[in-house]
Amino acid sequence: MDVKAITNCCGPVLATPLDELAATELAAAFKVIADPVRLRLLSLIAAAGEICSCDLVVPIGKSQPTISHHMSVLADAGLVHREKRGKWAWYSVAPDRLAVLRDALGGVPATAVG
Amino acid sequence: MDVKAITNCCGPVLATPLDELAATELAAAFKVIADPVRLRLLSLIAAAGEICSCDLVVPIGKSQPTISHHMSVLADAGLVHREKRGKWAWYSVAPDRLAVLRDALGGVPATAVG
DNA sequence: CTCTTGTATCGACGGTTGTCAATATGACTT
DNA sequence: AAGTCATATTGACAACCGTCGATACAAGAG
Repeated sequence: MDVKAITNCCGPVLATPLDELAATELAAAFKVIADPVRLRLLSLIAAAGEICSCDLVVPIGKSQPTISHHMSVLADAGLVHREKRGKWAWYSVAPDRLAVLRDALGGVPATAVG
Repeated sequence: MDVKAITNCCGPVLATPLDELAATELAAAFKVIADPVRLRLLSLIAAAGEICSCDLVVPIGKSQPTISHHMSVLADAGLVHREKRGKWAWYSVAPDRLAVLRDALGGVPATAVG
Protein backbone atom coordinates (compact mmCIF):
# COMPACT_ATOMS: atom_id res chain seq x y z
CA MET A 1 0.00 0.00 0.00
CA ASP A 2 3.01 2.29 0.24
CA VAL A 3 2.23 3.37 3.79
CA LYS A 4 3.83 6.23 5.67
CA ALA A 5 4.00 6.57 9.42
CA ILE A 6 0.92 8.13 10.91
CA THR A 7 1.73 11.58 12.24
CA ASN A 8 -0.26 14.18 14.11
CA CYS A 9 -0.58 16.19 10.92
CA CYS A 10 -3.75 18.12 11.49
CA GLY A 11 -6.32 19.31 13.95
CA PRO A 12 -9.80 17.87 14.24
CA VAL A 13 -11.52 17.50 10.89
CA LEU A 14 -14.61 19.43 11.96
CA ALA A 15 -12.58 22.26 13.51
CA THR A 16 -9.75 22.85 11.07
CA PRO A 17 -10.06 23.68 7.36
CA LEU A 18 -8.02 20.89 5.77
CA ASP A 19 -5.73 21.81 2.91
CA GLU A 20 -5.13 19.30 0.14
CA LEU A 21 -1.88 17.96 1.57
CA ALA A 22 -3.19 17.43 5.09
CA ALA A 23 -6.33 15.77 3.74
CA THR A 24 -4.28 13.37 1.62
CA GLU A 25 -2.10 12.47 4.57
CA LEU A 26 -5.02 11.96 6.92
CA ALA A 27 -6.96 9.93 4.34
CA ALA A 28 -3.95 7.65 3.88
CA ALA A 29 -3.85 7.13 7.64
CA PHE A 30 -7.53 6.18 7.76
CA LYS A 31 -7.06 3.82 4.81
CA VAL A 32 -4.73 1.77 6.99
CA ILE A 33 -7.53 0.91 9.40
CA ALA A 34 -10.25 0.82 6.74
CA ASP A 35 -9.81 -2.90 6.21
CA PRO A 36 -11.59 -5.70 8.08
CA VAL A 37 -8.54 -7.95 8.32
CA ARG A 38 -6.35 -5.20 9.73
CA LEU A 39 -9.01 -4.21 12.26
CA ARG A 40 -9.29 -7.80 13.43
CA LEU A 41 -5.52 -8.08 13.61
CA LEU A 42 -5.37 -4.97 15.77
CA SER A 43 -8.03 -6.23 18.18
CA LEU A 44 -6.41 -9.67 18.30
CA ILE A 45 -3.02 -8.23 19.14
CA ALA A 46 -4.51 -5.83 21.67
CA ALA A 47 -6.35 -8.67 23.38
CA ALA A 48 -3.18 -10.74 23.61
CA GLY A 49 -0.95 -7.83 24.60
CA GLU A 50 1.81 -9.39 22.59
CA ILE A 51 1.42 -12.12 19.99
CA CYS A 52 3.49 -14.19 17.59
CA SER A 53 2.81 -13.83 13.88
CA CYS A 54 2.40 -17.60 13.74
CA ASP A 55 -0.67 -17.31 15.97
CA LEU A 56 -2.41 -14.87 13.63
CA VAL A 57 -2.86 -16.93 10.47
CA VAL A 58 -5.38 -19.46 11.80
CA PRO A 59 -7.77 -17.14 13.70
CA ILE A 60 -7.92 -14.65 10.81
CA GLY A 61 -8.36 -17.35 8.21
CA LYS A 62 -6.17 -15.87 5.50
CA SER A 63 -2.97 -17.10 3.92
CA GLN A 64 0.40 -16.47 5.54
CA PRO A 65 1.54 -14.00 2.83
CA THR A 66 -1.68 -12.04 3.28
CA ILE A 67 -1.21 -11.79 7.04
CA SER A 68 2.40 -10.78 6.54
CA HIS A 69 1.34 -8.11 4.07
CA HIS A 70 -1.22 -6.61 6.44
CA MET A 71 1.19 -6.67 9.35
CA SER A 72 3.71 -4.75 7.26
CA VAL A 73 1.07 -2.14 6.52
CA LEU A 74 0.24 -1.80 10.21
CA ALA A 75 3.90 -1.69 11.17
CA ASP A 76 4.79 0.89 8.50
CA ALA A 77 1.97 3.07 9.75
CA GLY A 78 3.36 2.74 13.27
CA LEU A 79 0.17 1.19 14.60
CA VAL A 80 2.03 -1.90 15.83
CA HIS A 81 5.55 -2.63 17.01
CA ARG A 82 7.40 -5.54 15.40
CA GLU A 83 10.13 -7.38 17.28
CA LYS A 84 11.94 -10.34 15.80
CA ARG A 85 13.03 -13.02 18.28
CA GLY A 86 14.85 -15.81 16.53
CA LYS A 87 12.63 -17.03 13.73
CA TRP A 88 9.51 -15.48 15.16
CA ALA A 89 8.00 -12.02 14.80
CA TRP A 90 6.22 -10.65 17.85
CA TYR A 91 3.76 -7.81 17.61
CA SER A 92 2.24 -5.37 20.06
CA VAL A 93 -0.03 -2.38 19.50
CA ALA A 94 0.98 1.29 19.66
CA PRO A 95 -2.15 2.89 21.15
CA ASP A 96 -0.78 6.43 20.77
CA ARG A 97 -0.90 6.11 16.99
CA LEU A 98 -4.54 5.11 17.09
CA ALA A 99 -5.13 8.08 19.37
CA VAL A 100 -3.81 10.38 16.64
CA LEU A 101 -6.58 9.18 14.36
CA ARG A 102 -9.18 9.42 17.11
CA ASP A 103 -8.19 13.01 17.86
CA ALA A 104 -8.60 13.87 14.20
CA LEU A 105 -12.24 12.91 14.51
CA GLY A 106 -13.00 15.77 16.84
CA GLY A 107 -13.38 15.21 20.55
CA VAL A 108 -10.73 16.02 23.11
CA PRO A 109 -7.25 16.92 21.94
CA ALA A 110 -4.59 14.61 23.39
CA THR A 111 -2.56 17.18 25.32
CA ALA A 112 -3.79 20.70 24.65
CA VAL A 113 -6.69 20.52 27.05
CA GLY A 114 -7.63 23.90 28.46
CA MET B 1 -19.24 2.63 -3.10
CA ASP B 2 -22.46 1.00 -1.92
CA VAL B 3 -22.38 2.68 1.47
CA LYS B 4 -24.49 1.77 4.45
CA ALA B 5 -25.34 4.04 7.33
CA ILE B 6 -22.70 4.14 10.02
CA THR B 7 -23.98 2.47 13.17
CA ASN B 8 -22.55 1.98 16.62
CA CYS B 9 -21.80 -1.64 15.77
CA CYS B 10 -18.95 -2.43 18.05
CA GLY B 11 -16.96 -1.45 21.09
CA PRO B 12 -13.47 0.05 20.96
CA VAL B 13 -11.16 -1.84 18.63
CA LEU B 14 -8.46 -2.30 21.24
CA ALA B 15 -10.93 -3.47 23.91
CA THR B 16 -13.33 -5.73 22.06
CA PRO B 17 -12.42 -8.84 20.04
CA LEU B 18 -13.95 -8.02 16.64
CA ASP B 19 -15.75 -10.79 14.82
CA GLU B 20 -15.67 -10.89 11.04
CA LEU B 21 -19.01 -9.17 10.57
CA ALA B 22 -18.33 -6.29 12.95
CA ALA B 23 -14.89 -5.78 11.41
CA THR B 24 -16.33 -5.61 7.91
CA GLU B 25 -18.94 -3.10 9.00
CA LEU B 26 -16.45 -0.93 10.85
CA ALA B 27 -13.95 -1.06 7.99
CA ALA B 28 -16.65 0.08 5.56
CA ALA B 29 -17.39 3.00 7.86
CA PHE B 30 -13.74 4.05 7.94
CA LYS B 31 -13.49 3.70 4.16
CA VAL B 32 -16.02 6.52 3.90
CA ILE B 33 -13.65 8.98 5.53
CA ALA B 34 -10.49 7.45 4.07
CA ASP B 35 -10.56 9.76 1.08
CA PRO B 36 -8.96 13.21 0.82
CA VAL B 37 -11.84 14.79 -1.09
CA ARG B 38 -14.43 13.57 1.40
CA LEU B 39 -12.34 14.76 4.34
CA ARG B 40 -12.03 18.18 2.78
CA LEU B 41 -15.75 18.25 2.05
CA LEU B 42 -16.49 17.43 5.68
CA SER B 43 -14.22 20.17 7.01
CA LEU B 44 -15.58 22.65 4.48
CA ILE B 45 -19.17 21.94 5.46
CA ALA B 46 -18.33 22.00 9.14
CA ALA B 47 -16.62 25.37 8.77
CA ALA B 48 -19.64 26.83 6.97
CA GLY B 49 -22.19 25.21 9.26
CA GLU B 50 -24.43 24.78 6.27
CA ILE B 51 -23.40 25.04 2.65
CA CYS B 52 -24.86 24.80 -0.83
CA SER B 53 -23.56 22.07 -3.12
CA CYS B 54 -22.85 24.75 -5.69
CA ASP B 55 -20.24 26.26 -3.37
CA LEU B 56 -18.30 23.02 -3.09
CA VAL B 57 -17.17 22.41 -6.66
CA VAL B 58 -14.75 25.31 -6.99
CA PRO B 59 -12.89 25.07 -3.64
CA ILE B 60 -12.42 21.30 -3.98
CA GLY B 61 -11.33 21.53 -7.60
CA LYS B 62 -13.11 18.45 -8.91
CA SER B 63 -15.90 18.07 -11.46
CA GLN B 64 -19.53 18.50 -10.45
CA PRO B 65 -20.37 14.78 -10.87
CA THR B 66 -17.41 13.86 -8.69
CA ILE B 67 -18.55 16.19 -5.90
CA SER B 68 -22.09 14.88 -6.21
CA HIS B 69 -20.80 11.33 -5.97
CA HIS B 70 -18.78 12.01 -2.82
CA MET B 71 -21.68 13.85 -1.22
CA SER B 72 -23.91 10.85 -1.84
CA VAL B 73 -21.37 8.62 -0.12
CA LEU B 74 -21.22 10.95 2.88
CA ALA B 75 -25.01 11.25 3.01
CA ASP B 76 -25.58 7.50 2.69
CA ALA B 77 -23.18 6.95 5.57
CA GLY B 78 -25.15 9.48 7.59
CA LEU B 79 -22.14 11.76 8.06
CA VAL B 80 -23.98 14.70 6.50
CA HIS B 81 -27.59 15.78 6.20
CA ARG B 82 -28.92 16.70 2.77
CA GLU B 83 -31.79 19.15 2.37
CA LYS B 84 -33.10 20.19 -1.02
CA ARG B 85 -34.40 23.73 -1.26
CA GLY B 86 -35.66 24.45 -4.72
CA LYS B 87 -32.89 23.68 -7.15
CA TRP B 88 -30.21 23.69 -4.52
CA ALA B 89 -28.94 21.02 -2.17
CA TRP B 90 -27.84 22.18 1.26
CA TYR B 91 -25.58 20.12 3.44
CA SER B 92 -24.69 20.10 7.12
CA VAL B 93 -22.58 17.70 9.15
CA ALA B 94 -23.86 15.06 11.58
CA PRO B 95 -21.16 15.13 14.29
CA ASP B 96 -22.69 12.20 16.18
CA ARG B 97 -21.86 9.87 13.30
CA LEU B 98 -18.23 10.92 13.35
CA ALA B 99 -18.29 10.35 17.09
CA VAL B 100 -19.26 6.73 16.49
CA LEU B 101 -16.05 6.26 14.55
CA ARG B 102 -14.02 8.13 17.13
CA ASP B 103 -15.35 5.95 19.93
CA ALA B 104 -14.36 2.84 17.97
CA LEU B 105 -10.76 4.00 18.17
CA GLY B 106 -10.43 3.27 21.85
CA GLY B 107 -10.40 6.10 24.32
CA VAL B 108 -13.41 6.70 26.48
CA PRO B 109 -16.44 4.53 25.87
CA ALA B 110 -19.53 6.60 25.20
CA THR B 111 -21.64 5.49 28.14
CA ALA B 112 -20.15 2.50 29.93
CA VAL B 113 -17.65 4.44 32.01
CA GLY B 114 -16.83 2.71 35.29
C1' DC C 1 26.98 -27.64 5.80
C1' DT C 2 22.36 -29.32 5.10
C1' DC C 3 17.65 -29.61 6.49
C1' DT C 4 13.71 -27.67 8.44
C1' DT C 5 10.76 -23.92 9.81
C1' DG C 6 8.91 -19.13 10.22
C1' DT C 7 8.61 -14.91 7.74
C1' DA C 8 9.00 -11.67 3.86
C1' DT C 9 8.89 -10.68 -1.07
C1' DC C 10 7.43 -11.28 -5.97
C1' DG C 11 4.22 -11.72 -9.72
C1' DA C 12 -0.26 -12.13 -11.15
C1' DC C 13 -5.24 -11.91 -11.02
C1' DG C 14 -9.91 -10.04 -9.90
C1' DG C 15 -12.60 -6.75 -7.74
C1' DT C 16 -13.12 -2.03 -6.14
C1' DT C 17 -12.82 2.98 -6.42
C1' DG C 18 -12.17 7.79 -8.00
C1' DT C 19 -12.67 10.40 -11.94
C1' DC C 20 -14.80 12.68 -15.90
C1' DA C 21 -17.83 13.45 -20.21
C1' DA C 22 -22.37 12.86 -21.49
C1' DT C 23 -26.95 12.68 -20.26
C1' DA C 24 -31.04 12.57 -17.41
C1' DT C 25 -33.90 14.58 -13.75
C1' DG C 26 -36.18 18.17 -11.33
C1' DA C 27 -37.38 22.95 -10.34
C1' DC C 28 -37.91 27.61 -11.21
C1' DT C 29 -38.66 31.45 -14.89
C1' DT C 30 -40.64 33.66 -18.67
C1' DA D 1 -44.77 24.98 -22.94
C1' DA D 2 -40.14 25.96 -23.65
C1' DG D 3 -35.86 27.37 -21.71
C1' DT D 4 -32.45 27.54 -18.09
C1' DC D 5 -29.96 26.24 -14.21
C1' DA D 6 -28.48 23.03 -10.28
C1' DT D 7 -27.99 18.40 -9.20
C1' DA D 8 -28.02 13.35 -9.89
C1' DT D 9 -27.13 9.32 -12.70
C1' DT D 10 -24.86 6.52 -16.25
C1' DG D 11 -21.05 4.47 -18.59
C1' DA D 12 -16.37 3.96 -19.21
C1' DC D 13 -11.60 4.01 -18.03
C1' DA D 14 -7.34 3.96 -15.24
C1' DA D 15 -5.34 3.22 -10.89
C1' DC D 16 -5.33 0.90 -6.70
C1' DC D 17 -5.88 -2.90 -3.32
C1' DG D 18 -6.52 -7.53 -1.25
C1' DT D 19 -5.54 -12.08 -2.18
C1' DC D 20 -2.90 -16.22 -3.17
C1' DG D 21 0.78 -19.49 -5.07
C1' DA D 22 5.48 -19.68 -5.66
C1' DT D 23 9.72 -18.43 -4.06
C1' DA D 24 13.44 -16.09 -1.55
C1' DC D 25 15.42 -15.02 2.89
C1' DA D 26 16.76 -15.87 7.76
C1' DA D 27 17.58 -18.49 11.84
C1' DG D 28 17.92 -22.44 14.54
C1' DA D 29 18.64 -27.95 14.61
C1' DG D 30 21.08 -31.97 13.49
